Amino acid sequence: MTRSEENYLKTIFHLGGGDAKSITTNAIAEQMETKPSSVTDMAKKLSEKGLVDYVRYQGVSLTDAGVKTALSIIRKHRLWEVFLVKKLDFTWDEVHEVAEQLEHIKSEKLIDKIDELLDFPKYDPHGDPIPTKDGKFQERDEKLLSEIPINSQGVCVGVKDSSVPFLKFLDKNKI
Amino acid sequence: MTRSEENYLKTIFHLGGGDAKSITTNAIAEQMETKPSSVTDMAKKLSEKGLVDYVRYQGVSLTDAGVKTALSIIRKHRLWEVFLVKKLDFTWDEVHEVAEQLEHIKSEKLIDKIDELLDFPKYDPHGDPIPTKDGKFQERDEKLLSEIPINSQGVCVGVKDSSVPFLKFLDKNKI
DNA sequence: AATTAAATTTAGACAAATCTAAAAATAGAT
DNA sequence: ATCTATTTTTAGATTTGTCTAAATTTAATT
Repeated sequence: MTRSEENYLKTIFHLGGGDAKSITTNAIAEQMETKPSSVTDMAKKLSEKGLVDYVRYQGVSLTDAGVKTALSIIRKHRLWEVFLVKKLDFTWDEVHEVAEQLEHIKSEKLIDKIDELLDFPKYDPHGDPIPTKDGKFQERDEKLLSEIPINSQGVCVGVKDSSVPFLKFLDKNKI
Repeated sequence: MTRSEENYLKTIFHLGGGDAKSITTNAIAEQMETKPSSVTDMAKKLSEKGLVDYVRYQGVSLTDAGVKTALSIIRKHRLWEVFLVKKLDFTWDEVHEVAEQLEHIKSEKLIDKIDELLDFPKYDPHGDPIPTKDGKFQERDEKLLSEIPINSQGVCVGVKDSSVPFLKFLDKNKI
Protein backbone atom coordinates (compact mmCIF):
# COMPACT_ATOMS: atom_id res chain seq x y z
CA MET A 1 0.00 0.00 0.00
CA THR A 2 1.64 3.23 -1.15
CA ARG A 3 1.26 6.62 0.48
CA SER A 4 -0.66 7.86 -2.53
CA GLU A 5 -3.11 4.97 -2.41
CA GLU A 6 -3.68 5.62 1.28
CA ASN A 7 -4.37 9.28 0.63
CA TYR A 8 -6.92 8.46 -2.05
CA LEU A 9 -8.76 6.02 0.21
CA LYS A 10 -8.84 8.56 3.03
CA THR A 11 -10.20 11.27 0.75
CA ILE A 12 -12.87 9.01 -0.72
CA PHE A 13 -13.96 8.09 2.77
CA HIS A 14 -14.17 11.73 3.83
CA LEU A 15 -16.31 12.47 0.80
CA GLY A 16 -18.79 9.83 1.89
CA GLY A 17 -17.61 6.90 -0.23
CA GLY A 18 -17.85 4.54 2.72
CA ASP A 19 -21.63 4.32 2.40
CA ALA A 20 -21.72 2.71 -1.04
CA LYS A 21 -22.34 6.20 -2.40
CA SER A 22 -20.50 6.87 -5.63
CA ILE A 23 -17.95 9.70 -5.41
CA THR A 24 -17.20 11.49 -8.65
CA THR A 25 -13.79 11.79 -10.21
CA ASN A 26 -14.01 15.57 -10.15
CA ALA A 27 -14.89 15.73 -6.48
CA ILE A 28 -11.87 13.63 -5.57
CA ALA A 29 -9.59 15.64 -7.85
CA GLU A 30 -10.75 18.91 -6.35
CA GLN A 31 -10.36 17.69 -2.78
CA MET A 32 -6.86 16.37 -3.44
CA GLU A 33 -5.78 19.30 -5.59
CA THR A 34 -4.93 17.02 -8.45
CA LYS A 35 -6.31 16.41 -11.97
CA PRO A 36 -9.31 14.24 -12.83
CA SER A 37 -7.18 12.13 -15.17
CA SER A 38 -4.90 11.23 -12.30
CA VAL A 39 -7.93 10.19 -10.25
CA THR A 40 -9.11 7.91 -13.04
CA ASP A 41 -5.75 6.17 -13.11
CA MET A 42 -5.81 5.61 -9.37
CA ALA A 43 -9.44 4.48 -9.44
CA LYS A 44 -8.46 1.66 -11.79
CA LYS A 45 -5.53 0.72 -9.64
CA LEU A 46 -7.53 0.66 -6.40
CA SER A 47 -10.30 -1.22 -8.14
CA GLU A 48 -7.89 -3.94 -9.25
CA LYS A 49 -6.72 -4.24 -5.65
CA GLY A 50 -10.30 -4.68 -4.47
CA LEU A 51 -10.33 -1.51 -2.38
CA VAL A 52 -12.95 0.41 -4.37
CA ASP A 53 -15.83 -0.33 -6.69
CA TYR A 54 -15.29 1.69 -9.83
CA VAL A 55 -17.72 2.15 -12.70
CA ARG A 56 -16.50 4.18 -15.66
CA TYR A 57 -18.11 7.61 -15.89
CA GLN A 58 -19.94 6.93 -12.60
CA GLY A 59 -17.36 7.22 -9.86
CA VAL A 60 -15.99 5.13 -7.00
CA SER A 61 -17.12 3.86 -3.62
CA LEU A 62 -15.13 1.98 -1.03
CA THR A 63 -15.39 -1.77 -0.62
CA ASP A 64 -15.39 -3.24 2.88
CA ALA A 65 -11.64 -3.68 2.58
CA GLY A 66 -11.34 -0.08 1.42
CA VAL A 67 -13.34 1.23 4.37
CA LYS A 68 -11.22 -0.80 6.74
CA THR A 69 -8.02 0.62 5.33
CA ALA A 70 -9.36 4.19 5.29
CA LEU A 71 -10.44 3.91 8.91
CA SER A 72 -7.05 2.64 9.98
CA ILE A 73 -5.37 5.64 8.38
CA ILE A 74 -7.87 8.07 9.93
CA ARG A 75 -7.33 6.36 13.26
CA LYS A 76 -3.61 6.90 12.98
CA HIS A 77 -4.02 10.51 11.88
CA ARG A 78 -6.25 11.42 14.79
CA LEU A 79 -4.25 9.55 17.42
CA TRP A 80 -1.09 11.34 16.29
CA GLU A 81 -2.95 14.64 16.53
CA VAL A 82 -3.88 13.91 20.14
CA PHE A 83 -0.30 12.89 20.85
CA LEU A 84 1.08 16.12 19.42
CA VAL A 85 -1.30 18.26 21.50
CA LYS A 86 -1.25 16.32 24.76
CA LYS A 87 2.35 15.21 24.90
CA LEU A 88 4.25 17.75 22.84
CA ASP A 89 2.23 20.92 23.43
CA PHE A 90 1.39 21.55 19.81
CA THR A 91 -1.53 23.92 19.22
CA TRP A 92 -4.55 22.50 17.43
CA ASP A 93 -3.83 24.44 14.27
CA GLU A 94 -0.32 22.94 13.97
CA VAL A 95 -1.13 19.24 14.19
CA HIS A 96 -2.78 18.47 10.87
CA GLU A 97 0.24 18.95 8.64
CA VAL A 98 2.51 16.76 10.77
CA ALA A 99 -0.19 14.12 11.27
CA GLU A 100 -0.53 13.91 7.48
CA GLN A 101 2.98 12.52 7.49
CA LEU A 102 2.81 10.42 10.64
CA GLU A 103 -0.38 8.65 9.54
CA HIS A 104 1.63 6.75 6.93
CA ILE A 105 4.12 5.18 9.35
CA LYS A 106 3.75 1.43 9.10
CA SER A 107 3.83 -0.24 12.50
CA GLU A 108 0.80 -1.65 14.22
CA LYS A 109 2.64 -1.85 17.50
CA LEU A 110 3.59 1.82 17.30
CA ILE A 111 0.07 3.13 16.94
CA ASP A 112 -1.32 0.76 19.56
CA LYS A 113 1.32 1.95 22.02
CA ILE A 114 0.56 5.60 21.22
CA ASP A 115 -3.12 4.83 21.82
CA GLU A 116 -2.24 3.30 25.18
CA LEU A 117 0.08 6.18 26.14
CA LEU A 118 -2.78 8.60 25.51
CA ASP A 119 -5.19 6.45 27.53
CA PHE A 120 -7.31 5.46 24.54
CA PRO A 121 -8.80 8.83 23.57
CA LYS A 122 -12.16 8.84 21.80
CA TYR A 123 -11.86 12.19 20.05
CA ASP A 124 -9.13 14.19 18.39
CA PRO A 125 -8.27 17.84 19.19
CA HIS A 126 -10.93 19.09 16.74
CA GLY A 127 -13.63 16.90 18.27
CA ASP A 128 -13.63 14.28 15.53
CA PRO A 129 -14.11 10.69 16.70
CA ILE A 130 -11.15 8.30 16.63
CA PRO A 131 -12.05 4.91 15.13
CA THR A 132 -11.24 1.94 17.33
CA LYS A 133 -8.77 -0.74 16.30
CA ASP A 134 -11.63 -2.79 14.85
CA GLY A 135 -12.96 0.18 12.90
CA LYS A 136 -15.84 1.36 15.05
CA PHE A 137 -16.71 5.02 15.37
CA GLN A 138 -17.80 6.78 18.55
CA GLU A 139 -20.45 8.94 16.90
CA ARG A 140 -21.98 11.77 18.89
CA ASP A 141 -25.24 13.63 18.58
CA GLU A 142 -23.80 16.85 17.25
CA LYS A 143 -25.46 19.99 15.99
CA LEU A 144 -23.90 23.00 14.34
CA LEU A 145 -23.98 26.18 16.38
CA SER A 146 -25.97 27.70 13.53
CA GLU A 147 -28.61 24.99 13.84
CA ILE A 148 -29.57 25.25 17.49
CA PRO A 149 -32.19 27.74 18.75
CA ILE A 150 -31.22 30.96 20.49
CA ASN A 151 -31.05 30.60 24.30
CA SER A 152 -30.77 26.82 24.13
CA GLN A 153 -27.89 25.11 25.92
CA GLY A 154 -25.23 22.71 24.76
CA VAL A 155 -21.63 21.63 25.11
CA CYS A 156 -19.16 22.58 22.41
CA VAL A 157 -17.36 19.37 21.43
CA GLY A 158 -15.62 20.25 18.21
CA VAL A 159 -15.32 22.25 15.05
CA LYS A 160 -16.66 21.49 11.59
CA ASP A 161 -14.06 23.61 9.80
CA SER A 162 -10.60 22.64 11.03
CA SER A 163 -8.66 24.80 8.60
CA VAL A 164 -5.65 26.53 10.07
CA PRO A 165 -6.97 30.10 9.64
CA PHE A 166 -10.29 29.28 11.36
CA LEU A 167 -8.59 27.49 14.25
CA LYS A 168 -6.26 30.46 14.69
CA PHE A 169 -9.25 32.79 14.61
CA LEU A 170 -10.92 30.81 17.40
CA ASP A 171 -7.75 30.89 19.50
CA LYS A 172 -7.22 34.59 18.93
CA ASN A 173 -10.75 35.35 20.09
CA LYS A 174 -10.44 32.91 22.98
CA ILE A 175 -13.42 30.86 21.87
CA MET B 1 14.88 16.55 -0.13
CA THR B 2 13.47 13.13 -0.96
CA ARG B 3 13.50 10.09 1.28
CA SER B 4 15.89 8.35 -1.08
CA GLU B 5 18.33 11.26 -1.05
CA GLU B 6 18.24 11.30 2.73
CA ASN B 7 18.98 7.59 2.87
CA TYR B 8 21.97 7.96 0.59
CA LEU B 9 23.41 10.80 2.66
CA LYS B 10 22.95 8.83 5.85
CA THR B 11 24.65 5.76 4.36
CA ILE B 12 27.56 7.76 2.98
CA PHE B 13 28.05 9.30 6.40
CA HIS B 14 28.01 5.93 8.13
CA LEU B 15 30.63 4.68 5.69
CA GLY B 16 32.93 7.53 6.70
CA GLY B 17 32.19 10.00 3.92
CA GLY B 18 31.95 12.86 6.39
CA ASP B 19 35.72 13.08 6.70
CA ALA B 20 36.48 14.04 3.10
CA LYS B 21 37.24 10.35 2.51
CA SER B 22 35.97 9.10 -0.79
CA ILE B 23 33.39 6.33 -0.52
CA THR B 24 33.19 3.95 -3.45
CA THR B 25 30.10 3.32 -5.50
CA ASN B 26 30.24 -0.38 -4.73
CA ALA B 27 30.47 0.14 -0.97
CA ILE B 28 27.36 2.32 -1.02
CA ALA B 29 25.48 -0.10 -3.27
CA GLU B 30 26.30 -3.03 -1.02
CA GLN B 31 25.30 -1.20 2.16
CA MET B 32 21.99 -0.07 0.66
CA GLU B 33 21.27 -3.35 -1.09
CA THR B 34 20.95 -1.65 -4.43
CA LYS B 35 22.95 -1.64 -7.68
CA PRO B 36 26.11 0.37 -8.38
CA SER B 37 24.47 2.00 -11.38
CA SER B 38 21.73 3.38 -9.16
CA VAL B 39 24.36 4.80 -6.85
CA THR B 40 26.07 6.55 -9.76
CA ASP B 41 22.78 8.19 -10.72
CA MET B 42 22.20 9.42 -7.20
CA ALA B 43 25.81 10.59 -6.84
CA LYS B 44 25.28 12.91 -9.79
CA LYS B 45 22.04 14.19 -8.38
CA LEU B 46 23.44 14.86 -4.91
CA SER B 47 26.51 16.44 -6.46
CA GLU B 48 24.36 18.88 -8.44
CA LYS B 49 22.60 19.79 -5.22
CA GLY B 50 25.92 20.50 -3.54
CA LEU B 51 25.54 17.77 -0.95
CA VAL B 52 28.42 15.54 -2.07
CA ASP B 53 31.68 15.91 -3.95
CA TYR B 54 31.67 13.37 -6.72
CA VAL B 55 34.56 12.43 -8.98
CA ARG B 56 33.81 9.88 -11.67
CA TYR B 57 35.37 6.49 -11.02
CA GLN B 58 36.64 7.76 -7.65
CA GLY B 59 33.62 7.93 -5.36
CA VAL B 60 31.81 10.49 -3.24
CA SER B 61 32.35 12.36 0.00
CA LEU B 62 29.96 14.65 1.82
CA THR B 63 30.21 18.42 1.58
CA ASP B 64 29.62 20.50 4.70
CA ALA B 65 25.98 20.82 3.69
CA GLY B 66 25.82 17.06 3.15
CA VAL B 67 27.28 16.33 6.59
CA LYS B 68 24.81 18.73 8.15
CA THR B 69 21.88 17.01 6.49
CA ALA B 70 23.15 13.52 7.33
CA LEU B 71 23.59 14.47 10.97
CA SER B 72 20.08 15.87 11.20
CA ILE B 73 18.66 12.59 9.90
CA ILE B 74 20.83 10.53 12.25
CA ARG B 75 19.74 12.80 15.10
CA LYS B 76 16.10 12.16 14.27
CA HIS B 77 16.64 8.41 13.91
CA ARG B 78 18.32 8.10 17.30
CA LEU B 79 15.91 10.37 19.14
CA TRP B 80 12.98 8.36 17.83
CA GLU B 81 14.73 5.19 18.99
CA VAL B 82 15.01 6.58 22.50
CA PHE B 83 11.37 7.66 22.37
CA LEU B 84 10.22 4.20 21.34
CA VAL B 85 12.15 2.51 24.14
CA LYS B 86 11.58 5.02 26.95
CA LYS B 87 8.00 6.06 26.25
CA LEU B 88 6.46 3.15 24.39
CA ASP B 89 8.32 0.19 25.89
CA PHE B 90 9.77 -1.08 22.65
CA THR B 91 12.70 -3.45 23.02
CA TRP B 92 16.02 -2.34 21.56
CA ASP B 93 15.83 -4.84 18.75
CA GLU B 94 12.46 -3.47 17.56
CA VAL B 95 13.28 0.19 17.23
CA HIS B 96 15.47 0.39 14.18
CA GLU B 97 12.89 -0.53 11.57
CA VAL B 98 10.32 1.97 12.83
CA ALA B 99 12.93 4.69 13.31
CA GLU B 100 13.93 4.22 9.68
CA GLN B 101 10.50 5.53 8.80
CA LEU B 102 10.16 8.17 11.51
CA GLU B 103 13.51 9.76 10.68
CA HIS B 104 12.01 11.13 7.45
CA ILE B 105 9.18 13.07 9.09
CA LYS B 106 9.65 16.73 8.22
CA SER B 107 8.99 18.98 11.19
CA GLU B 108 11.70 20.73 13.12
CA LYS B 109 9.32 21.48 15.95
CA LEU B 110 8.35 17.82 16.25
CA ILE B 111 11.86 16.52 16.76
CA ASP B 112 12.80 19.37 19.11
CA LYS B 113 9.77 18.58 21.25
CA ILE B 114 10.58 14.88 21.26
CA ASP B 115 14.11 15.81 22.35
CA GLU B 116 12.68 17.91 25.18
CA LEU B 117 10.17 15.21 26.21
CA LEU B 118 13.08 12.77 26.54
CA ASP B 119 15.12 15.30 28.51
CA PHE B 120 17.76 15.74 25.82
CA PRO B 121 19.31 12.28 25.76
CA LYS B 122 22.94 12.02 24.64
CA TYR B 123 22.90 8.39 23.52
CA ASP B 124 20.48 6.08 21.79
CA PRO B 125 19.43 2.60 23.07
CA HIS B 126 22.46 0.98 21.40
CA GLY B 127 24.88 3.46 22.96
CA ASP B 128 25.41 5.54 19.82
CA PRO B 129 25.72 9.29 20.40
CA ILE B 130 22.88 11.58 19.37
CA PRO B 131 24.08 14.64 17.45
CA THR B 132 22.94 17.95 18.92
CA LYS B 133 20.74 20.36 16.99
CA ASP B 134 23.84 22.14 15.71
CA GLY B 135 25.46 18.89 14.61
CA LYS B 136 27.89 18.19 17.42
CA PHE B 137 28.62 14.66 18.54
CA GLN B 138 29.13 13.52 22.14
CA GLU B 139 31.99 11.15 21.40
CA ARG B 140 33.08 8.75 24.12
CA ASP B 141 36.31 6.93 24.75
CA GLU B 142 35.09 3.49 23.81
CA LYS B 143 36.87 0.20 23.46
CA LEU B 144 35.60 -3.07 22.13
CA LEU B 145 35.27 -5.84 24.71
CA SER B 146 37.70 -7.82 22.57
CA GLU B 147 40.29 -5.05 22.85
CA ILE B 148 40.59 -4.64 26.62
CA PRO B 149 42.89 -6.82 28.73
CA ILE B 150 41.60 -9.67 30.84
CA ASN B 151 40.78 -8.63 34.43
CA SER B 152 40.57 -4.93 33.55
CA GLN B 153 37.44 -2.98 34.45
CA GLY B 154 35.05 -0.87 32.40
CA VAL B 155 31.47 0.18 31.87
CA CYS B 156 29.50 -1.28 29.00
CA VAL B 157 27.96 1.67 27.14
CA GLY B 158 26.79 0.20 23.88
CA VAL B 159 27.05 -2.36 21.12
CA LYS B 160 29.00 -2.23 17.89
CA ASP B 161 26.70 -4.65 16.09
CA SER B 162 23.09 -3.53 16.48
CA SER B 163 21.58 -6.14 14.19
CA VAL B 164 18.33 -7.64 15.39
CA PRO B 165 19.66 -11.20 15.87
CA PHE B 166 22.63 -10.02 17.94
CA LEU B 167 20.47 -7.77 20.12
CA LYS B 168 18.07 -10.65 20.70
CA PHE B 169 21.00 -12.89 21.56
CA LEU B 170 22.18 -10.40 24.19
CA ASP B 171 18.68 -10.16 25.67
CA LYS B 172 18.20 -13.91 25.72
CA ASN B 173 21.44 -14.39 27.60
CA LYS B 174 20.69 -11.45 29.90
CA ILE B 175 23.85 -9.62 28.96
C1' DA C 1 54.08 -1.95 -21.15
C1' DA C 2 50.56 -4.99 -22.22
C1' DT C 3 46.99 -7.72 -20.52
C1' DT C 4 43.45 -9.05 -17.53
C1' DA C 5 40.20 -8.51 -13.72
C1' DA C 6 37.39 -5.58 -11.19
C1' DA C 7 34.90 -1.47 -10.53
C1' DT C 8 32.27 2.11 -12.54
C1' DT C 9 29.57 4.45 -15.83
C1' DT C 10 26.49 4.84 -19.74
C1' DA C 11 22.51 3.77 -22.43
C1' DG C 12 18.16 2.24 -22.60
C1' DA C 13 14.16 0.33 -20.19
C1' DC C 14 10.60 0.10 -16.59
C1' DA C 15 7.06 1.17 -12.81
C1' DA C 16 4.64 4.68 -10.13
C1' DA C 17 2.33 8.82 -10.10
C1' DT C 18 1.45 12.61 -12.25
C1' DC C 19 0.29 15.95 -16.18
C1' DT C 20 -1.70 17.96 -20.87
C1' DA C 21 -4.50 17.69 -24.74
C1' DA C 22 -7.74 15.27 -27.30
C1' DA C 23 -11.58 12.02 -27.52
C1' DA C 24 -15.67 9.97 -25.58
C1' DA C 25 -19.66 9.62 -22.64
C1' DT C 26 -23.16 11.62 -19.74
C1' DA C 27 -26.69 14.83 -18.25
C1' DG C 28 -29.46 18.89 -18.86
C1' DA C 29 -32.10 22.00 -21.80
C1' DT C 30 -34.76 22.89 -25.35
C1' DA D 1 -35.12 13.40 -29.49
C1' DT D 2 -31.40 16.25 -30.37
C1' DC D 3 -28.02 19.37 -29.11
C1' DT D 4 -24.79 21.35 -26.04
C1' DA D 5 -22.07 21.84 -21.92
C1' DT D 6 -19.86 19.32 -18.57
C1' DT D 7 -17.59 15.44 -16.88
C1' DT D 8 -14.71 11.68 -17.56
C1' DT D 9 -11.52 8.88 -19.94
C1' DT D 10 -7.74 7.86 -23.08
C1' DA D 11 -3.31 8.47 -25.14
C1' DG D 12 1.01 10.04 -24.79
C1' DA D 13 4.61 12.55 -22.17
C1' DT D 14 7.31 13.61 -17.79
C1' DT D 15 9.79 12.83 -13.34
C1' DT D 16 11.91 9.94 -9.85
C1' DG D 17 14.21 6.07 -8.71
C1' DT D 18 15.37 1.93 -10.06
C1' DC D 19 17.16 -1.97 -13.07
C1' DT D 20 19.97 -4.79 -16.87
C1' DA D 21 23.41 -5.16 -20.14
C1' DA D 22 27.04 -3.18 -22.55
C1' DA D 23 30.89 -0.09 -22.64
C1' DT D 24 34.48 2.28 -20.30
C1' DT D 25 37.93 3.26 -16.88
C1' DT D 26 40.93 1.97 -13.25
C1' DA D 27 43.92 -1.19 -10.81
C1' DA D 28 46.62 -5.29 -10.54
C1' DT D 29 49.59 -8.77 -12.63
C1' DT D 30 52.74 -10.42 -15.34
